Amino acid sequence: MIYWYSVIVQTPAHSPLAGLLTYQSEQRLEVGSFVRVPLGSRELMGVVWQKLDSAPEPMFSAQGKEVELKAITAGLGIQAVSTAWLKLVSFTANYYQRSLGEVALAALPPQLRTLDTLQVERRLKRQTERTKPVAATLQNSVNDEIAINSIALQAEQTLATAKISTENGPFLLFGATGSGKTEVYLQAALEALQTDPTAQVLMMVPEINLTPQLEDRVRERICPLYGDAAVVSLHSGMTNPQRLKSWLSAHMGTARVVLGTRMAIFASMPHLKLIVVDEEHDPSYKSQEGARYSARDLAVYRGKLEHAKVILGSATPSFESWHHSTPAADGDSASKGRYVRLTMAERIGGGVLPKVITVNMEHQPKKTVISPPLLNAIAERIAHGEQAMLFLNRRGFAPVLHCGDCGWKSECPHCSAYRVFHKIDRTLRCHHCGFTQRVPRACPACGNLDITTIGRGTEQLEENLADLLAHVKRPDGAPVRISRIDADTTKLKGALQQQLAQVHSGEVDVLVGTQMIAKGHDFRNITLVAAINPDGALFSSDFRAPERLFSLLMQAAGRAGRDASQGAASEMWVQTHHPQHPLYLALKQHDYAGFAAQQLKEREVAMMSPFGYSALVRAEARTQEAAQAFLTAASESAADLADSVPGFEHIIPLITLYPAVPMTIQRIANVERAQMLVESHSRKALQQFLSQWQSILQATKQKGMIRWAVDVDPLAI
DNA sequence: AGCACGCCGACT
DNA sequence: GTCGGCGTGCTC
Repeated sequence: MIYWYSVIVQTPAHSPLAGLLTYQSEQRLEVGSFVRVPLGSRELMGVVWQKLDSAPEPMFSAQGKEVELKAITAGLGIQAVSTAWLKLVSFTANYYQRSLGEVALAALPPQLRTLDTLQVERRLKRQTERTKPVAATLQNSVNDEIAINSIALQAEQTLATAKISTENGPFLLFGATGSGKTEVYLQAALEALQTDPTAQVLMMVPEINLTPQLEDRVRERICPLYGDAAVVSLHSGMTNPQRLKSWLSAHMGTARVVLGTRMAIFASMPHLKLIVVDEEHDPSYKSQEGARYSARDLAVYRGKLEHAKVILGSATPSFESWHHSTPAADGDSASKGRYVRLTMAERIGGGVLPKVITVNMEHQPKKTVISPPLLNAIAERIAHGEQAMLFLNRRGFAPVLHCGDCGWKSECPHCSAYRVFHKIDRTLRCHHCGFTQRVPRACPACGNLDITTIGRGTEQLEENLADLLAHVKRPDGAPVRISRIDADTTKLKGALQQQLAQVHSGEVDVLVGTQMIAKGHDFRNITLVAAINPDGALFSSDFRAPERLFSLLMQAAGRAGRDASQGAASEMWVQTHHPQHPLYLALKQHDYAGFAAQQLKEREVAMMSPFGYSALVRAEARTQEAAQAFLTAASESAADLADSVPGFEHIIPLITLYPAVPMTIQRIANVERAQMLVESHSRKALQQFLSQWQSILQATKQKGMIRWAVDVDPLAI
């Protein structure tokens, strides 16, 4: 007896092979099982997608020769993925306009692709042996359960926990920094695990940097009850063998809690009962390469698919989530009220959010870096033995080097951007393509010896600060210690953790850094946070820039006064040329809701997310003309869809195609970039349009084109 | 994307 | 005479 199967294999992004290939087999195979199949001269891993009822129609190659179906080589001895997993993957492929094979194989641990049957078996055996003793400890720990779980909750936490327990969600946990969101996640996780002896929980954080501290907290609570093997991590910072191990353990159900970054949304978890998306507003949840999926949006989809509860948590939710969790009133759009909003406004132990102080830089002398009042405030904190944190969203010493005589600027020869001056190793570095050169002694254009810097970065801020605070002493009489944390100081593995430890132990008095330090880290003794020059985002062309700035400043403010005893005295300073800007006025009141309402109103008028839907087509080519010509050609042929595709005469009028434009950074590493915006009021129409249009884009060959990609629900336009 | 096949230049 | 440069084309 011969059976036919369509198998998901990793096929090239834009090749005519769509990601599903047909094979024959003498064995009956389960849908979702892992197999090895021949493709050309090599052998690939694949996942069985579907059993065909009968012999497939004969296929013909480009030359008209009949394609002979090959046989599946072997099955891998791993249990099959669930149909829900397959559905998640195929939804992702469809929604984000990528091939099924690409999405499915990117979602699996890379090492699985290279192992043969024997190696897989060996690994599985090792893993099951290691998990056996856990069952024994489980019995002993049941008694501890009550003790461990009876941590005193605040009233708001109790309320949130109860709602999560009794309602279906999805939930938006709107909790101020320090209000104890993590504890609510843990309570929900514990309840899920206790209700169902096989239940699994997925918890996601935006960045790898944040996994260690979450892992510590989760392990502390889960492992005494369910054993050490019950908690695993899944992120790109792990080695391939580690990733395979965690993945297998989630896949086999041994891991009860999986922690990870956005890629963890694709973890195979046969008994998934709860998904937590911490800091759900964070842009890191949107993938920026390959299939540009939003792990947060997929979490909501996956929750619905597998009847798992979903908790999105944030102190400053994305405006999309905020809108969806706004209770619906009569006559409102259907998109309201889809999520259950749970509010936790109070900080643990009655701490209050820091006072926000704006410094009007218009009233300061030109070129002031740190205004005198802020400087005094910092000095005062240090004298009291407290810590301060300054953030500036620019690394390096100065963003541009400039010749006053001839006007030369430190442009990158390969990108349309300036190279940044790094004083530490006296280099000019391009932050886009990495091109690095030693700083010239004289202007390379005119030979003038007097070249100067424009603007400042964290390196310079650190230097300025050291000068300005030279006279200040710590309570023990020692000079002030300053530490800088940014991508340059944390390149080495473990460097960030080490630097953070120095802050925690009080070795450091002032911390200078980029946004890196604003996220998630729990500092006890920081009582002053300052944003040195945040105005840039106020007048950005990106419609989401205000949302991001507000969220960043709120998050940064949240770093201060985590210790309740100091909360009342802690401050958030903002240096600005526009102290009356609505964003800062809202920030002063800690008025997220007011700011969100105002911004959502603007977006509604402009039909932007969440009131309208969009996609971007990005093209990369040798020349800007070629990139734009590709997009223009694709755009022109899109109109033909109305005639050639049945039903599209109703779809096309719902779609707005904008002209092709150069991207903000037009050239990176000598590649010219252009993009085109596609908008629609209807998500469904946009989806239908994009999937039909995809084939036109593929057929649109233009010389000089390097690649193109569609970004559905782009974060920045 | 891989990986083969294939057709021209500098070496043991 | 071979090794190897990367152009073109195919993979159920």
